[in-house]
Order: sequence, then C-alpha cells, then structure tokens
Amino acid sequence: MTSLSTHPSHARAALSRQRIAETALALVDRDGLEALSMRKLGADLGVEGMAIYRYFPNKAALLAGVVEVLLAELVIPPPSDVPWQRVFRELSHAYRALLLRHPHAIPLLATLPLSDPAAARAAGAVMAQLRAAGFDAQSALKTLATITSYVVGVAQWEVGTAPFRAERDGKPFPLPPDADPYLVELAPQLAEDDCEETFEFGLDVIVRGLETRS
Amino acid sequence: MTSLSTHPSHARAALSRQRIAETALALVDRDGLEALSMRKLGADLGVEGMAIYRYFPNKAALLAGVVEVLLAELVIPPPSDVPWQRVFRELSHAYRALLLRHPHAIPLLATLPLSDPAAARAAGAVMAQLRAAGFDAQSALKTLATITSYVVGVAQWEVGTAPFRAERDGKPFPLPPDADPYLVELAPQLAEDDCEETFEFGLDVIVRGLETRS
DNA sequence: GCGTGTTGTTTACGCTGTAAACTACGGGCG
DNA sequence: CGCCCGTAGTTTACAGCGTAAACAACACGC
Repeated sequence: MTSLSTHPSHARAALSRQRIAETALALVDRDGLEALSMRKLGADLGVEGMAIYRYFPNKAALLAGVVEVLLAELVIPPPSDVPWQRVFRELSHAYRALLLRHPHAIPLLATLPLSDPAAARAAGAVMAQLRAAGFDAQSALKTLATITSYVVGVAQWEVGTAPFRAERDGKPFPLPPDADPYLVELAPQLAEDDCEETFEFGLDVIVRGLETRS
Repeated sequence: MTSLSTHPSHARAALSRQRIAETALALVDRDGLEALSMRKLGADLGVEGMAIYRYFPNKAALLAGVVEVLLAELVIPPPSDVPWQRVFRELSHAYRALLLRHPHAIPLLATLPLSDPAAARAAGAVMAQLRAAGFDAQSALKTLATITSYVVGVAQWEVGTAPFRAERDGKPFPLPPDADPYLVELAPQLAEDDCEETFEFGLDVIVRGLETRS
C-alpha cells in the first residue's frame, strides 16, 4: 500500500509548463487544433481547466508553449565545415519531417511571428549556420525567410491536397459534375502527385538558385 | 416621400452571399480575423447574426466565401506568348500585393486547402499559364506549389516581423536583457530588412532555379 | 383574397476563455 | 507544537461564441 498522503504516487504527476505543453501537443495531434480547449486539456491532465492558468497567463501563451515544444524537436547543429548545401538540405528535411509528424499543428507554425522567442532562437541558429558558410547577414536572413516559407508551404499543400490522393484506387477523383474546367484538368495531376518528389523539386530549385546568386 | 413599404430605399440593401462575404472581409480588414463573429457581422450588415445562415450553412462556408472574394481580386490572364518569366513574376507580385492589402486575412490564404473551389480555380488558371509556357503537367503543379508557398510565406514573414521594424527611429530593438545571443544578432538585421527587396531576392532565386531545371 | 415561400428574428443550448473567490495542503517560524 | 502563509487546484460566474429550432412578417402567384 502506498502512503495515505495525497499525491506521493497514485495521483497524477504534478503540473508543470512542460508537461502541460506536451499534453496540449498530444491533444492537438490526436483531435486537431480546434479541439484544444482549456477544459479538455485540463481533463487530459487530470485536473480542472482553470489550473492551467497557474502556468500560462492565457491561451495564446499556451500555444506559444506548444510551439516551443515543437521547435525543441528540431536540433540545429552548430556550424561546421560540412558544405552548406548539405546542411541546408538536411535542415529542410528535418523541418519538413517535424511538420508531417504534427500535421494538425502546421497552422501554428505557418503563421508564427518571429517575435515568438522559440522561433527567434531557431531562426538565430540557422542564421549562424548560413553566416558560417559565407552568407552575409542580409542574404542569410533572406534565405531563411525563403526556405521556411517554402517548407511550411509545401507541408500545408500536402495536407491540404491529401483528400485528392486518399484511397482513390486508381480512380481519378469524385468531382462534382459542374466542376470548373481548370479543376477538371488539375485533379488527376493532384492524384498522381508524389509529395516527397515535389518537395525535392522545389528544394533543388532553391539550392540551385542560391548557388548561382550573384 | 418614398413609398411606405418597408425596404424601398431607407432600409439596408438586401442581403446576398456577395454582400455578406464582402462585408465580412471589410470587418476582418478593420478588426482582425478573430473579431469576425456571426453576430458582429450581422450588426455590420444591419441584421441579426442568424440571418447569415440563410446564405451560408456555417461559419466555415462563410470563410470560404471570404476567400472567394479575396481571390477574385486576383485576375489571372489567359495564356499568351509573353515570356513565362514575366508572367510568373507579375502574378507573384499581384498575389503579394493582394496579401499585403489584407494582412489580417493572410492566415485564411496560408492554410487554404486546394479542395476549396476558389483556390482550385485560381490554381487551375495558373497551371494553364505554365502549361502553355512549355512546362509539363507535373512540373507546372510543383512550380505552383513552390511559388504560392513562397509568396504566402514571405507575406507572413513580413507581417510577423513588422514589430521589429515599427517606429524604431534608428534604435535597434528593445530586447529583453536576458535575450538569447542568437536573437541579439538577429534583431538588428530584421530592423534593417527591406521586405520588398527580400521578396525580390527569393523570387530571383526561384526563377533562376526554374530556368536551369534539367 | 388567400395560401405559400422567402427573409429575417427570437429564443435557447452547450461550448468557449477567463476573472474572482474559494479550499486544501505542506513547510517555515514562533 | 501551533500558527501562518504561499502554493496548487477548484468552484462559481459571466460574456461571448456557433448554431438548431420555432416563429413572425412580408411578397407574390392563383
């Protein structure tokens, strides 16, 4: 028998910013972003919703905490003498993989302002990489803006066009009969689309464009 | 004197999908996306919030209507013999301008799934342009994904980093004293950032990358 | 002139974020 | 030991949300 005192073992683990944010992310992954409410999150934590306000001043701060957890999954190595193209591609793939692991959280990262501390830290670390590879500060910043936009955009694309690819069994796509002629031409292409290949295509374009920069 | 019947002149104009969606966009432009509620929109229309449900089955449909209004601002010319690079750049700039005219609506377009009819129509029109310029269907689709991601991403970047640029009067940026060293290096760069130039930089990279595609 | 269909209103329900007051406990200090 | 206070979590409450359902008022075809 465990001790009779209230929370030595059988009670839920104590609350903490970290545990709350991680549970929130799990909830979002499971039920979607719009399903995240203070009361439901409280329930998942074994606690009343209001308890969360001891750790986060409001829901926006909680979401920032979720972003922090997400970006912590992204390890950005310190600068080395590996060719920048290789680092650039690996970071792009790592970020892409992160987004695809948490598709419901993509909108959170898509509209992320750089005033968010976690975002700023990650951005700074990537900047350091590019600077070490010989990019001047302005170019590094612009390159960062370009690649993050691209990676997030493609992930959104992939999730947003998933219905066109889902369980089609060779058939084109159940279009409404009055569909726009443009769409009629578009749909079969979407169905055949290989997202990984599409991603690589754009990444090649960007890397090649950066290599030939004046 | 006008007729005594109820709404010949002095009453608000009759409701319609179009007028509702346009008023909703105006509300979003004025007060932000999260301020858009059925009741407030009703008030702006001179009507009770529930009246909107005669024209849109739910709020998601209303937002799709707003997207339709937004994308209608984007006129995509039919294919011509103008060099594709020029059309590509002009469309990119037009889309960018549209986003900057409606900064609060950017999240709507950022997470836009291609299953949205208005989005699919615009996408189809751009595809037609690229196809006419000699891109095969797969490349055109991938190129479309790349450029929309880029344009939307940079617009978000611009809006999200605006605080760093706002009314700084030459001073760097009021960073908290315990700021991350990466951020300390990042902030002054952000302050100096010329968004238009940044946009052009990435656009050059992409066009150059597309030109040298194998 | 009288149904009938269309347009907008009223009322209601369950949900949301969060302010405020409250309870229960564990540890430091007399 | 007993008190006292800070901390963690609960309870209650309120305004606002999306939206289902019932309702009222007008316009028009027979």
